[in-house]
Amino acid sequence: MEAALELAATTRSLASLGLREVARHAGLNPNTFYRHFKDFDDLGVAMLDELGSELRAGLREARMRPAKKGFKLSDFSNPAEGLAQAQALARESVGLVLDFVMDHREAYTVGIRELHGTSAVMRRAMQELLDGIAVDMTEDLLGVLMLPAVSHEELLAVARVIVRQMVFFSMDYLEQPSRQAEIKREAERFILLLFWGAIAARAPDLLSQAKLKFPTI
Amino acid sequence: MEAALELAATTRSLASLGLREVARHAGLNPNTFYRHFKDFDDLGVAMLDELGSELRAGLREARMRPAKKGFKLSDFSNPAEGLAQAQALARESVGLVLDFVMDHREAYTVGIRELHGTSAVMRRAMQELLDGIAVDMTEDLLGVLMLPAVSHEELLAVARVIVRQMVFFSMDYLEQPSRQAEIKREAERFILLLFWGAIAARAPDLLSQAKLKFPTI
DNA sequence: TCAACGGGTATACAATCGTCTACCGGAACA
DNA sequence: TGTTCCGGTAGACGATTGTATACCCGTTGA
Repeated sequence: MEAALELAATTRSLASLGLREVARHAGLNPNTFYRHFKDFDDLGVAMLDELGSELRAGLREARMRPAKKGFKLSDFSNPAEGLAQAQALARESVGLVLDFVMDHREAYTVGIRELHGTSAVMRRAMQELLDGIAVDMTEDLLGVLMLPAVSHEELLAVARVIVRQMVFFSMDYLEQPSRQAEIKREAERFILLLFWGAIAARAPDLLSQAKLKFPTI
Repeated sequence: MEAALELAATTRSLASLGLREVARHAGLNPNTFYRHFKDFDDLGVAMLDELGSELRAGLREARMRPAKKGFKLSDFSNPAEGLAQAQALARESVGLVLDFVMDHREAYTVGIRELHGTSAVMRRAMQELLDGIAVDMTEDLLGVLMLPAVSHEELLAVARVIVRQMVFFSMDYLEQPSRQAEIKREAERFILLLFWGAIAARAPDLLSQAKLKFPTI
């Protein structure tokens, strides 16, 4: 699995890897592959299970951290303060994801390739991973951030959209190191824009009443 | 090029196609490939040029159509009506894109695969295509839809985000035929949410003043 | 003690691959 | 009229591929 990841990160495209190629790079006999995996799909799913759950756990744990520091947004008695903290939360989450992809560059690159790649099995697995992350995010947000009149389903839809958009932002982030700060800002802005829209859609009075200014990130 | 597209749509992954394979499927001698293309990248770029400009032109032309029918949103004397028409515009645009990907299923599938694919050349070309579409969209929208206090750059950023998100919506649309109506609605909702957010960020009074209700799509 | 098994190896096979060299016929053009 | 391209073909090359068969040996467990 290590050999496959390394090769896929350079040669690119897990599915197009040769069985002999990975075996060679792992210092093993080609046939040994069959002792562990049936397919290349099999290998891919195994790798995704490992790295995917690491990512998911990492994100959860990191999202939980600020909550322990008394980061509680539930009371919306002061909307201005609440949304300011929402901004901080968005910033932290974005930083989190982008740090992760920087730390797991190859794994991320290879994984995303499979998202629209050849193998239907891998596509499905990747989609489920992203969806799982969106579900996690929704649950965590519901515990911490009580947005007015934004239902569970709405929040989930927003989370899904955010996760998918972060795929692109992460790509940019990796491919354009010189623009990293700018990209990070764009991502934060995008997320806030969505929440602003969600609030404005349900409680338009809130924003103008409280004279909330959209932060100029 | 036709043979390559057909093969890539079934066997998947343009880069992993064999030169001989394509030639065979085209009923040509393997070496004939070299008469026209240097690389597989070369082939890919040529195909993208052809199909990409078709898509881009199709989208532009279709976006221009309603403008000719007197679809003019420039005057914002009546914001309610203006935003209602914005909704119609979003719906039309979404339908347009989704119809296109249905009509060019293979080309779309293959193209998106290259977006995060092996070849750096193809990745770059695809990113430029998407970006070009976002630029087109921005220009067209600026002519037709005069959103208050939303600058050119802001609109471009929003357009870019929309285009990228439509990549995913289109994937869903193709892969889950039974949910097509629902997916279309989600896409429209997403776009409106963004615009709502953009307006709320700059002119929060507008939404509450005019008692605009976010449409329940 | 002995059999089974899990993980690893060696060898061999037919396919397929990309590419090189060489040849060919028609069109363009001087 | 002759020459030069342009698109296409033929055949051969060595390399590499996935996989099948068969052998190997340490661990486990009855």
